[in-house]
Amino acid sequence: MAARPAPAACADCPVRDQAVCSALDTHELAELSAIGRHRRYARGETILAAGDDSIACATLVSGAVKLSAIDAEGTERIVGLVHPAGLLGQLFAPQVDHHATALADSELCLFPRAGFEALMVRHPALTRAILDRTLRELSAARSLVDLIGRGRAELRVAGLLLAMARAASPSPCHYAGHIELPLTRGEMASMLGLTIETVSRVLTRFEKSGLIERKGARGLDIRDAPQLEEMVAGGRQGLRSTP
Amino acid sequence: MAARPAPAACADCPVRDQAVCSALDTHELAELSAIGRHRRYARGETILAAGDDSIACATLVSGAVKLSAIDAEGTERIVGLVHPAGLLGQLFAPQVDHHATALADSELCLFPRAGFEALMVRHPALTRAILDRTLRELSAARSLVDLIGRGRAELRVAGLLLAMARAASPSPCHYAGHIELPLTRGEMASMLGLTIETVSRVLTRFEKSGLIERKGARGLDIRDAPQLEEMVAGGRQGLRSTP
DNA sequence: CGGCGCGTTGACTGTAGTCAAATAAAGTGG
DNA sequence: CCACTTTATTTGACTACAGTCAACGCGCCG
Repeated sequence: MAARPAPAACADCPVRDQAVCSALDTHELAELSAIGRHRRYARGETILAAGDDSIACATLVSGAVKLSAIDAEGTERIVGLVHPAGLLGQLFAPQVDHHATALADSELCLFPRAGFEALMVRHPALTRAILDRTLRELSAARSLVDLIGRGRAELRVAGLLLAMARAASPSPCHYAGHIELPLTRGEMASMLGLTIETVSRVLTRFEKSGLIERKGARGLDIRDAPQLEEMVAGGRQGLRSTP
Repeated sequence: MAARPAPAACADCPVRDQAVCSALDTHELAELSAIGRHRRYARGETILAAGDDSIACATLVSGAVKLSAIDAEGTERIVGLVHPAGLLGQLFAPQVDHHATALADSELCLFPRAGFEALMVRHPALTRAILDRTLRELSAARSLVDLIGRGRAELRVAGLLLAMARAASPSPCHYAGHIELPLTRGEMASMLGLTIETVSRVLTRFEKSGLIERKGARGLDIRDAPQLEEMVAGGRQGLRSTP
């Protein structure tokens, strides 16, 4: 349907069909591509620090990113994850209010503030695509609220494992049988509002019950997804219902 | 600057300068006003049920709304609040994934799906305003993740009280001295991942320390905001730091 | 080889959840 | 308007889950 070929940089982009770019025609894509620049980040590298304002937003091409807040004591709290095709950054806010850090070696497509807003004005489809993506991030953030607010530690860990397995699978309704967690135990703990020790203990308990099988420190096989699902769906066991 | 007066329905709208409508010129506003319809909801009334799809989105004019998920056992988990000028609904999703319920008697400005999307296409400023608002909701949702993930019950309750005091105040950087909580104890508990009893106990403890003063079941005065702030800023006391 | 970061395990403690009952507030109907 | 029911909130006593402190194992890199 497109008369013109896509820009070279985008032609073989792995998230071409899912990221915000997918909503653009080749002409628009060329303009976007002209101001966007690719960059690779190693695990642990900071992508955006809270207070930064040079980047309007960025698409994650590959890898994984955590969004975190640092409190007065210097403790990190993870408030969200970004998977490939996801969008980072605060478009209009004077400054980003969360840090973005690479969890694995990652590739980003950065859009500097300069020029980007003008592009959005010129191409409503871009704005609309960003809105679409942002609404999905919002929904994901609320799911995380739901997950963390639950009573027992098991529920939270199970929910996180399933979310990771879903993200690692090509189709969003199936789970990957094997996952390599991009998160350390400490990061999982920070995300779920638990301690490292509790996360570790829950995982050993899961392994003993045959729900999962650990493969090294970070890898694991999901052995009994239905059981894990039931746990999560079961709701706030350990936090009495109040109907 | 506007040559034409604003539509009658919008002329005396209390959130005219803060809601998505504020970004529109009078002509655009007239079109939006033409498809929007006002409706009042009594406390406890359902505004949007998960699965509903007739409403594209809605602006909260007055009152307060909770967004919640209901799990398999029928237990409610509150995943977010909407304050006046805030936006509800899932624009593009095939269906809303959370329930929206009035916490207090509320007035909404509803935009049916029919016609709304066409309006967005015709008026990019509308899309842009919605994006702006959605990004703020996203940021708020992540702050909630941050709050809930914290260790001690005191921190969470203090954070919620301050958030409510901020929302009740005209300027977002100051706290209202007095607030009428739109949430029952059970709703606060569901939001913070605690039990009713714990919330109640924390509040009595706060009152005994002179941090707050309860006025009836729902009303309270903030007596020592700095102390509460310090508590919240202090971070995850009770959940050891891992730097 | 030795230090270092990360993960696991154990023993102990404390906070928040559970069960239960009393009290206060808010509706309802006569 | 008041008596009565219903619902929300508070308080207490007890328990258990998860946090704390501490030690140990493993893999990695200098």
